[in-house]
Amino acid sequence: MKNSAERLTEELNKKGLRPSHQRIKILEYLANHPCHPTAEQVLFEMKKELPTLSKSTVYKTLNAFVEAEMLREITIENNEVRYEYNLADHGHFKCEKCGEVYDFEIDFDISQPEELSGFKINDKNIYFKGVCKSCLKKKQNI
Amino acid sequence: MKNSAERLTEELNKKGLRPSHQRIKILEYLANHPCHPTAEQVLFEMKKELPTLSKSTVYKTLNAFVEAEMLREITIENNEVRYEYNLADHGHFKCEKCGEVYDFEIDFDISQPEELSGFKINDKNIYFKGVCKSCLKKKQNI
DNA sequence: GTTCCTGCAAAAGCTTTGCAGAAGA
DNA sequence: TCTTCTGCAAAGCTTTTGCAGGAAC
Repeated sequence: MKNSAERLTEELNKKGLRPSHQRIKILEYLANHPCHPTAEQVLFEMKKELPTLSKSTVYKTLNAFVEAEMLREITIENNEVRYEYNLADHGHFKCEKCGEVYDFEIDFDISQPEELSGFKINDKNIYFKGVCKSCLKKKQNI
Repeated sequence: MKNSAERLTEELNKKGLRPSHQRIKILEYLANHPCHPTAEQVLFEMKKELPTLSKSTVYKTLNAFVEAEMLREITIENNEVRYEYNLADHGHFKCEKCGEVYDFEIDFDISQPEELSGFKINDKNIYFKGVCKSCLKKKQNI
């Protein structure tokens, strides 16, 4: 088992974060599911295992993980932040019909644009919007 | 004068939007300033010319312009939407120190990634974050 | 005269904060 | 024991909505 509770506890300790039950479970969920949930969706999923989990704990935990660079924050829409455990550079596609977010590989080794010479770049983001294959199929059947 | 009130009135008529005084002024401001203001900043700027302008009119107007594809919505942070008149494909850089948004040219003719084969792509976005030249200079002087 | 737009106030939705009690070191 | 975390409620922000009066056609 790659992302076991023991390994994640170690990861939390290294970052100076106390490995509470809630934190381990939330990190474990994100490490083992290649999805892009919102805070609300994390809360909904985790309530199954942690019925007393609160909204504020989810927000505080996710923010702490982003701060510690254990999770990546994805901003595509202004009314929701999504999170993922995959820290490697990749692009995101959000379907305008079903809302699903898909990963895709893309070359991030873009040479520094002329207009940004002398700028310090910390973070590069690429996202597309459109309609996913599965929603396009559904449309044809209607 | 490129983006005169007359030309913009015509543009609004073409899109089926009534060329009210407020709409013309807001569009004129965005067309003649290569900036990336939030709704709040548009309101602040326009109050100088239109003292009775309301927040809700600004939001409704900007949304109507985006809907009519006269403006582009820029989402970099989840707590603010920015707007620009420049519809051509380009990247954005947001400075984490001063908050300023800069444009840069970048090749958007990326071949469709394998993972997105069969997907319909409507919108491509690239944004970087970091520290701009001017803020880097300031830091050195402290 | 109709239809659409503006502006006020209220509401909505996501996220953050304050604080008392609980858990972890 | 001391520090940090959790969970509840309340507050904070940006954005949206409902509605009456006003502007545009």
